[in-house]
Amino acid sequence: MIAEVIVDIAHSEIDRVFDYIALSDTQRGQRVLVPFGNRQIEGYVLNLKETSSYDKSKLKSIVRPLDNLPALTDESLQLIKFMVKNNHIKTVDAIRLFIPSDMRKGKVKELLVNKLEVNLTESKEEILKKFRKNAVKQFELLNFIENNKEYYQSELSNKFGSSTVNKFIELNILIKKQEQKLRTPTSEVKEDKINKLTKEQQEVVNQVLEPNIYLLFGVTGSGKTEVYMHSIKNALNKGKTAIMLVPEISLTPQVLSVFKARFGEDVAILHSGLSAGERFDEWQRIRQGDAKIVVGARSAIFAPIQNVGIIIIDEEHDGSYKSESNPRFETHDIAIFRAKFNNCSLILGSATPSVESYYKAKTGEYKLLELPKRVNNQEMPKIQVVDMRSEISSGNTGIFSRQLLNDISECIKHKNQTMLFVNRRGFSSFVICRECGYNAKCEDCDASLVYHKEDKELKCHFCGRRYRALTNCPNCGSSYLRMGAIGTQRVVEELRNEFPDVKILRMDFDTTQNKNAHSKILQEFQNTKPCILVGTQMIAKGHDFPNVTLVGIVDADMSLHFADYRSVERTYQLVTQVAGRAGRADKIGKVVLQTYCPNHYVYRFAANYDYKAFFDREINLRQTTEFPPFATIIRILISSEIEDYAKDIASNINLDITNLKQKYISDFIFCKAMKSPVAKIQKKYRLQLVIRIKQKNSNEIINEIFNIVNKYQKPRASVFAEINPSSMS
DNA sequence: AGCACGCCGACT
DNA sequence: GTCGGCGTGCTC
Repeated sequence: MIAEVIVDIAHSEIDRVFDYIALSDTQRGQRVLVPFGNRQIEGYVLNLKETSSYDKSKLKSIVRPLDNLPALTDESLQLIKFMVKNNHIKTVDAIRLFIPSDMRKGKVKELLVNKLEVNLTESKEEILKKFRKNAVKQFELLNFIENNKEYYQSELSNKFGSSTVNKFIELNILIKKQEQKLRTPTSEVKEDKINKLTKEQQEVVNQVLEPNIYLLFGVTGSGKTEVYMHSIKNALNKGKTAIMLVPEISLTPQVLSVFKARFGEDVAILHSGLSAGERFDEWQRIRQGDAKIVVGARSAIFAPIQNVGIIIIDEEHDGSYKSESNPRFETHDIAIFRAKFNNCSLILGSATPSVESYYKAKTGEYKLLELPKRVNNQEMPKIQVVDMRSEISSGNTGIFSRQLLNDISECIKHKNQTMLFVNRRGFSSFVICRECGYNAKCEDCDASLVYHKEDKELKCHFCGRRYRALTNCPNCGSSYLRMGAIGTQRVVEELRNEFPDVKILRMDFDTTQNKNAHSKILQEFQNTKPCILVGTQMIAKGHDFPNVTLVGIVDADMSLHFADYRSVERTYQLVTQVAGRAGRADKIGKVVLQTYCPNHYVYRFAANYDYKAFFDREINLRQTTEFPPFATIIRILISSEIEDYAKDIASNINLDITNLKQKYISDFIFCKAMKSPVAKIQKKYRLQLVIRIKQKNSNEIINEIFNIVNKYQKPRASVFAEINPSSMS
């Protein structure tokens, strides 16, 4: 037999099958060691066949398999094919998604511990005769052990000394055995309270029994998690398995413990915080069928779990489900593939669905399920929109409005807690007038302009049109222009001035670098009253603090003016999510939202929690301006250390694209070549082509564009295309 | 990606 | 004369 092998080297020249003579036990999907050139490397068997078209005399043989079970299941292999075709990624890159990275280099193995089995064939008296009279430890050990029982060698050695234990091994009283010890990620296991489902929840659970793709639109507090858990239970009852994805930041010990409490050993956890050993063991447990439920972040969608009965993507709108680097993919696409492969349901759950998903639900591509009411019928916290422009005009140039300061004082007085949310999304510098709220926009694109420091000009990331940098607001003449974001540090500093006696905690990327910093800060917050927690995105997810009665959004506009067609919906999602942190149980909360654009429709709808009205408005805009889901944006990025080389490639690609445009002239909305907003990263010059095409025929055109991109895969430069990028930096 | 083969400069 | 620079080319 001949095996088609993909060699584990990430290089486009090598990214094709090489034929090898198979061993008798070679299987599809197996990870194998193969000779390649003058060295031996790992590879993956994609296929087995009878004959090879390659020169028979030059064929080499596989050296040996590297795993007991083939690392890639049949489903994995098909999914890899699908991804290579649809995402235009290298086969190795696709394969690597399915396998723990530390397993590849062969570094991580099972953890084996020495155990000792007791084998008493003679009576104790007989054995005692073999000991010296003063061998106290041996006497003690003999009395300690019981026949047919197993002990850890380390345990016995600690208690009785290793020489004593070795003596027993010599005498065959203890027999050495090796056993695999699973490195299970630790998590506190809370007590499980199975909540009885409401009528609405039960209805949803019943619906999803029918295999389909569902968008579960459920408001904050509508009990989506309980629906997920019951649906997973249903899958397990049918002897099937489940995959549950959550955004990376919400994979907190609290969330995990809920699952562990309900499903115990059946749960395997996969996320970036695991050690190599833990990830390897969890992966093995899944592969061997010992774990029935996979809970994890984006990459867990590639878990080697078989016979899947349900897939759940919680907070489906979250940006972390789109992979933005290396092998680019959309988790939703992968999940849909797996749901269809396993003929099971996929639930996309959110309180603020992405516009694209909700559109698909409305047009029938997904089935819409709704949970419009909160389980405890509690009211949502009131959102007060504060106009920051009027603060400036009344002489308050600080970062807090008088309203917010007032509410914080009030909150402190009642010994309650405040969360201040600082938006760091869209850190790149848009321009905003602090007096009138004017935001510099492109005249052609309805997208915020981005200030390019090195060229000292404003640019549109969608059409490349350039504008002169502003020193004064063109609307009101003010020179209070702001470019860039307020940091958490500054917020904390100013808060300390205002409230010197109150405990203020900061939680952001910088303060959570240490392993347990995350939970430490939250723990401290939990236990301190009054207290103010200042943080970024990461404080907005999955934590319930019953004493938080006030939530402040310091600068909501940050994500609004990001040069991205999704910036408005992101802002909506953010406001809703952050607002969900205020007020729990008995205390009704309040949200203060500071903005320079109080009249923007996103705040009007968000303040009323009116997602549907927001969606109608937004989808209408997308349609008239021809943005996704009515169009597709393709960005081709060319980067190289040699500027002229990059320019050369870019202009060649531009030529090819221009030809393509002739062929599909009516489908092109526009197409422009330009410098990348960040023109140079890590010594590499970056150029980009941004193309927007109509949805009709888009697959065909995208394919052609990928073919063009592939043509320019050359050393010393990187060229790749990205569909609907969420960041253009 | 690696590693060998290969053809031109400054060293014992 | 040789050691070694890294350009080009191949790997079933």
